[in-house]
Amino acid sequence: MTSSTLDRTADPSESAEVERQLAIIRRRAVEVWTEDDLRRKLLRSIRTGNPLRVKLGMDPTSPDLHLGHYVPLRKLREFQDLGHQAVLIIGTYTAMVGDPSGRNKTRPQLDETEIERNLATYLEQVSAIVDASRLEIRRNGEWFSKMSFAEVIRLTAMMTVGQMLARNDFAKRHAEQAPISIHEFLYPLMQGWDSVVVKADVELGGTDQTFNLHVGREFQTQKGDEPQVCLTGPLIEGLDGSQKMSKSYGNAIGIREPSRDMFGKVMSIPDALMRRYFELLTDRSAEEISRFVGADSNPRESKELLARDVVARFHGTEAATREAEEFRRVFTERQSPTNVPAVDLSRSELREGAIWVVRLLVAIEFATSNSEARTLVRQKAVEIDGTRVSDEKANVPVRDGVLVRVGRHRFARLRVVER
RNA sequence: GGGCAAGUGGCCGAGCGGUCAAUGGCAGCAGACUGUAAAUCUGCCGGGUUAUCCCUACGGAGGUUCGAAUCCUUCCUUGCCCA
Repeated sequence: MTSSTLDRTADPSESAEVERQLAIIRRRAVEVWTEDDLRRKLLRSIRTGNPLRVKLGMDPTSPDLHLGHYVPLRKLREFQDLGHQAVLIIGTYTAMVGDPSGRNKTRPQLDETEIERNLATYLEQVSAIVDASRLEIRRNGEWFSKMSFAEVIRLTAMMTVGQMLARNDFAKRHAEQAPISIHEFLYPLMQGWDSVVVKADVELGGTDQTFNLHVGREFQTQKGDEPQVCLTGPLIEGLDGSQKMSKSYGNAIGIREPSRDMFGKVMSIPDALMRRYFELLTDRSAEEISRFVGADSNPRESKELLARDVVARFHGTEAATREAEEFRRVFTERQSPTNVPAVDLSRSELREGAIWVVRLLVAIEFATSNSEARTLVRQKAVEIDGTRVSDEKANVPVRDGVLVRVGRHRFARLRVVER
């Protein structure tokens, strides 16, 4: 069936529904392969009442989700809201390989216990974004653990080295004479096979997943199944404003981070990133966004609004308001923060109610070594109860409730404990 | 299996017998300026309780030497070429 025959036979209300869904699906998407396929699938779904199977794969490579995960999960949620079946693939086996997409080196291979540990917190966090009660969750270990070596061989025969090396990341590494392990070639094959197994109609992913997504499409075709639609979405940049958000790049905002940290991190993003964050993380309309980031907007105020939106999404509006006020108080008006996290300090560390500053900083993990702590003191980064300590040999008197500040934004309220 | 080249601090990358805890760049941290933005300037950036002192470190293990990141042997790893 081609799209033209479809158009002829579609009744107006059906076409309208297809277009309505399509408009929502295309929002915040980068590319759709192919839109005709998607139309056709949508129409059939509307006619038959069978929801589309929409796949999103995630590898439990770290215990926490961040805003970079939020973007595709949100899209998955949108499909759910349109009545489609969301299928979340937990890459228990692919995580052992490590997705080479966009990387310039082999990723560390995780072992199974580590993966299981990450998985526990993963699902809980996922349910904060998608409707977990209507979510099909599949671990790809379910099928890969049962695959025989003969089957693996058949799988690897489905693609050529040339196709594999056509990828930018591999081509680059190859050109730079950097090592590429054979197992890394397995990753796209596995992801593609997942699509075959779960009979995906649509697969979601970031733009860096383009290749992997197409492998699924290709495999389904080879198997004589209807090929999936590949839907890519934008990758969100991390705090540094250049690299994609990733825990391993240390530029991520976790969705379970305390509201205060989340607010602060959003406030620290480069201005140039504001538009993108508004678009990908909030529900603001295009008009609003243009106004917020326009030439005559106040970037500080817009960013505060953005930070409130983001915090509100994960912690509620009350928390958002609270953190906005707190932020103003602490950083604009330079007052002491409230509700600073308490950090335990053992009484045995004290000598006559005092402790060497350097030792204190290491004890509360504001410095990883004495040298680092000394440097901080020397550089006038340390304040105790609002008083700067600049003598690295100083013994500072400490009692319960003392406020320690290091640098602009690290605070701790000491709690002296027996131990 | 054979030949060649290479392995340096979080990353890139100098050094090629002493003056090397190791030039430079990036990242990071801190200070100034600000809006916890950008840009810029300054300082720090292996560790050690107080140190022109010690320890650890230039893929691993041995060796030569008064002295090695620098030379030799060997092993490991990576890339390239040949088979």
